[in-house]
Amino acid sequence: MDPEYADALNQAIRLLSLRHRARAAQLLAPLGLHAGQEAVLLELDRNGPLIQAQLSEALGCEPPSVTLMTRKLEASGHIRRTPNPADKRATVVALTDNGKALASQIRKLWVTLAEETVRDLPTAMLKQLPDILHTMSTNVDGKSSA
Amino acid sequence: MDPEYADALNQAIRLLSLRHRARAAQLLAPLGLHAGQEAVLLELDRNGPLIQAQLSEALGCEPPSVTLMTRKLEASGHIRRTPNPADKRATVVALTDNGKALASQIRKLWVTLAEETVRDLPTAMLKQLPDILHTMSTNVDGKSSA
DNA sequence: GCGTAAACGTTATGCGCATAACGAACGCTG
DNA sequence: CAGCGTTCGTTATGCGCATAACGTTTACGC
Repeated sequence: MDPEYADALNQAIRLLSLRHRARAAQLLAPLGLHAGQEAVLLELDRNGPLIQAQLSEALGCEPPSVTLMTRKLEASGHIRRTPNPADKRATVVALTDNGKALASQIRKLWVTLAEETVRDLPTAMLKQLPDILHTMSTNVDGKSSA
Repeated sequence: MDPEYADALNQAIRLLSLRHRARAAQLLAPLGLHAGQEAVLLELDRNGPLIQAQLSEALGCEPPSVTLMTRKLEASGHIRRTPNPADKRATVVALTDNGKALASQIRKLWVTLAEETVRDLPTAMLKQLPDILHTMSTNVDGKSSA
């Protein structure tokens, strides 16, 4: 592969990551959230209560990160962490009413963010885009191939 | 816009960010680098010496981040930070010979990373992909519109 | 049924990012 | 030339991520 192409591609992905995250942070700040926390709330809103190991898998980040993030979201009153009587190792994470309300707020912001992101892209591209991004994600996901 | 589409899109971008960065970190670890540092070395290799403000602009991250990263890369012997006699506020950052060698190592790794990333994507898509990612980046870049 | 391996979660530490507040050097205007 | 806003960089602090090492609980093999 052409090294210049590779450089351009990797750099473009890096920049998109930084900017998309930064813009998300701007939108989430008024809700008192930091970038990354919204993913927890949205996942719980989609799937219902989960134990932290499942959250870790769904979010694509490691268990220690989940521990800290859930602690903070619990302190903010957005989620609830309860021990699982059936498995004393696990802790079940669930949205509070507060958290559910926040999740729908986030959904609105995310429509705004997505519209901003794909502005001026051809409609044909919009249809393929999520699949393409997903393919790239799984391509670089070390867990399956390693 | 469809909320489900927005959700899928934003989530796909977030996951790609995490995984692409994680994979980059795996590849850079043998060189003793952390993800993000490679961007500094590559930028200096492309453009020659820069002052930190220019680096900050090119990397898309804030001046305090640049201060810390350059300090660490200097401690590792990969770059040199010298005061600018013409402007006593500025500090000029340049690659050492060590850093130049490392930059070409990174280039090879980035070809690998890019090839992994776009595996199984149609050739027609490969041609458009960098432009699309760049468009999305500038779309969510707050500096121009805000 | 017991010992060992696996899974769940936590603590500790470190890096890349951010924002806020600050001092020092520059440049421009009165 | 004096004053003031701007630019450059730094320090302090905090969050989201990571890995490494650990204790606890569960599950599995013998």
